[in-house]
This record gives sequence, structure tokens and C-alpha cells, in this order.
Amino acid sequence: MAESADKGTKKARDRTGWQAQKSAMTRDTILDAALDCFISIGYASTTTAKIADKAKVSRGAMLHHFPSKTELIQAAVEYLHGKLLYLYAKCIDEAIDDEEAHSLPVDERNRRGLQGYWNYLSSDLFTAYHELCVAGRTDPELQHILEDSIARFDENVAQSSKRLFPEWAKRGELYDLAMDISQFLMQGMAVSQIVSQKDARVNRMIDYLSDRLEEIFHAGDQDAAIHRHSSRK
Amino acid sequence: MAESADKGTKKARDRTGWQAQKSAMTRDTILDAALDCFISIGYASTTTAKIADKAKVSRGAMLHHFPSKTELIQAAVEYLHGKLLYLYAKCIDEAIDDEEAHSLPVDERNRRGLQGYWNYLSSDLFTAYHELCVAGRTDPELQHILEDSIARFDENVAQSSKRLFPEWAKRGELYDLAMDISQFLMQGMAVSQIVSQKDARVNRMIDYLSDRLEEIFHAGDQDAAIHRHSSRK
DNA sequence: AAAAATACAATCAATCCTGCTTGTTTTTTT
DNA sequence: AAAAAAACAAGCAGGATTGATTGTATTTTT
Repeated sequence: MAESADKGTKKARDRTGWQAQKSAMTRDTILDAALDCFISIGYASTTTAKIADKAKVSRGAMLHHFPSKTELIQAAVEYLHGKLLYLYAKCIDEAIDDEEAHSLPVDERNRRGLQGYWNYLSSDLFTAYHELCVAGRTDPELQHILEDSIARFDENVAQSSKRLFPEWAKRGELYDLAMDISQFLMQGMAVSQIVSQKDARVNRMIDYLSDRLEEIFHAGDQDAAIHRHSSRK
Repeated sequence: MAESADKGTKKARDRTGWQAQKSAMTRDTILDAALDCFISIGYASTTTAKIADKAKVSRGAMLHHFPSKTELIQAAVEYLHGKLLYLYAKCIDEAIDDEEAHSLPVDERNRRGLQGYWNYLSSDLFTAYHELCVAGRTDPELQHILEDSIARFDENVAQSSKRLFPEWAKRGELYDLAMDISQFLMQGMAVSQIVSQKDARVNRMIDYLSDRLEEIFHAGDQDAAIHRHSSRK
């Protein structure tokens, strides 16, 4: 308490020198290689040696940056977390935030939002995420690492959804229902795609879901027919 | 062509003796242990040694029945295939095939069918199946083993659905749409459950989906408003 | 410029997994 | 009853993976 912030000369290194930058670079190279491995060979077959190979660094170098496999995985999860957040924002923005952003009818914006969400779910990064979730089911340590990341991601998605679709945010239960059906259905499709491709069905499904969301909110305008879904004994 | 069915004494063994029965018993014990391992520790961590341990047979005995790991996995997939078919039939039957089977209104039968399907998807056996599918994404050999089993299972499910819900079967495109939305949504929920439990949302979702299916087929009775989903540009 | 810290390289020991080989017991055939 | 075949047991070799150790070059501090 009297040493760390005292003078900053003896212990606190620069963190801006060449070495620090070089270090951060190889760090990211290694983490990118780790995600690559999750995608191309799966989490289970990903060994530290293969990551080092793909990153083209020596095992010694990697062990310097990440003293144990656990710490590497931990860092990779955090790294993936950041990339997923970025990709999600990018997919949604590209879908609904172009020149004609606010001039579009709300239903068309919803439909585009769904398409953007689908683009996100179809990405390699989401595949890597799913790979980690499945592995986490039977790996308590990985599960613990993921928990935090998942919670923060979900919260962030919920927030950004409310920001992008302000007209939904005020609907309380209706909003929750719409989010659940969208997420479950879309993720179900995404996982099915992982096993076997069926693009035609996917497009039809997005159309259908789009119409149902429209219906949910328009119906909510006048009556409460939907309420039996949220409070049916 | 002149030796196998010739006399049956020299080569063709009995296949009914004690040994054959005992052999089949330990075979099933081993396969059950394999499925147990997929569920409890995941496909990736399942080694032949662990299977032998769980089955309480020596590694030598196992190698006698299954000369290689590949052949064991192949047999386990086939074994799981049979168990899944049986469980699916059981879940659906228990849900809609009780005393009041045909006296129920069609919508209520649909709802019960969904609940039965959900029970099936929540089972350990389905978890094992999902585990295999995910592993198959990055394991060409496993993928090849699974392909056949998946195709046969899907076909069987489609057939039994048509048998149990004859009033759907005549709807062509509507039937496909209803099947797709049901499968995608329900499987999406099942996979989400694997990661984290959220039972409340699941029940609400089943209610909602049940109503949508009802709507799909009742709407299909009179007009063709639904057709834009199956042939929208 | 000397000292200390950092970045990186290479090798080694311990463990685990798979499949092969050799040996024993039990059942079936002749 | 003797021979053959099947069921089962146990140990071993080769390969892979992880983490530790030891050594080297470069950069930063004093």
C-alpha cells in the first residue's frame, strides 16, 4: 500500500515500450490461433502444441505468455467474448443501420434485425462459442470460466436490443416472449446447420418468425390475447 | 457358395448357446457403459479404458468384442439409434395415447405431443446424441458413422408423426412448416437447457408454440395466408 | 556500462491412450 | 474324453500431451 503507486520507477514498468507491444502482438496471435483450432478441429482436439504450431510460435514462447493451459483457455474465452460482442453489433448494425435507417417501417426493421442475428449465428465465431458451451457441460473448470462470459454477453445483447428497438422495450412480458422465441428458434436453426445444411428451410423460417413477431406486438397493442402464454397456470 | 449352408456343422456355430447369450450380454453392458460415458464425461473424454471400467470388464474382454475403438463407437451409435427410436415412441405415446386418446380435441393432442417431444429432448439419451453430433462436426469418421443413423432416425420420426397426426399429413407445405418450426424451436430450447436451466421460459414457449401450430392448421383450412412463408420470392 | 527483467527456444519427465501380444478359463464340437 | 474355439485377463510398446527446467538473446533500468 506504500510501494506500488509510490514512485512507479522501481516496479511499475513502462507498458508502452517495444517489448510490451511485441508481447501483446504475439499474445493476440496465439489467441487467434486458439479460436482457429476450436473452429477447425474442435475444442476437445485442441492441444497447446497445435495452437503453438498454428500461431507459429514455439511452445516455450507460449508457455511464457500463458503458464498453463487453463490460463490460455481463460484468456481465449475472454478474447472470444470481445470478438462476439463486436461481431454481434456489426451484424445488427449492417442489417438495420444503413442510410434508410429510421425511414423504414418498424416491421421491416425487425425483419432485418433477424437476418442480422442469423448472420451472427452462422459465423465461425458462434461455432467456436457453441463448441465451448458443449465442452463446458462436462468440464466444470471450463464451465466456470464460461459462466461469467455468458452472463455478461447476454446482458449486453439485451441492452443493445433495447437500444436498437426502443418500441419493444416498453412491452415487458411481450418483450421477453419475443426475445425467447427468437433466440430459441434461431439458435435451434444454427445448431441444426452445424450438423447438416438446410438453407431453404432456414430462410422460410426467418420469414415466418418475422411475421410472428410483428403479430405479437401488434396484437399487444389492442388486447391481451397473448397473456395466456405468459401466465397460463 | 457350397460351404456355408452345406452342413452347418464345421463352420456355422450355434448362435444360441450359452456363450452366445453371455457374449451378447457383455456386449450390451459395454455399449451401455459407452453411452453413460458420453453423457457423464462427454464424447471427447471417453476413452476405451473408461468404458471398460464403467462396464466392469477387462480391457482385454472389450478388445475381444470390439477390436478397435472405431468399431466400438460404430456399435454404440447403432445402439443409441435404437434406444432413441424407442424413447421417442415411448414419449409420444405416453403423452397422447392414454385412455382418452381419440376423445381429445385435436389441438389438445398436438399440445400433448409437443410436451412428449420435449420430454424426449430433455432426456440423457438426446444429450448423448447431441454430444455425438457436435463431435462429428470436426471428426470425419464419426460424421460418416452418424450420417446414416441420423437419416434413418429423421425418416422414422417423420413417418411416426404422420401416423400419429393423420390430419396433418395431408397438408403438404403446411406440414413441413409446422415440423420445421417445432423441431428448430424445441431443439433450440433443448440445447439452451444443456448450457443453463430455464424451465419457466420453456413452459411458456411450449404453450406459445402449441397455439401457433393450432393457428397454422386452422388458418390453412380457409385461406392461404401462410403461403407467403413457403414461397416468398 | 552493468544489472535486471523480459521474450523466446529447446529438451525432459510423468501421465495417459490405443492397440497388440501372450496366457488362462470355460464352453462347444467331434 | 480330446481338440478346437470362444470369452476373458493382464501386461507392454509406441505415440501424444502437459508442465517443468534450463539456456539464450534482447530490451529496459540504474
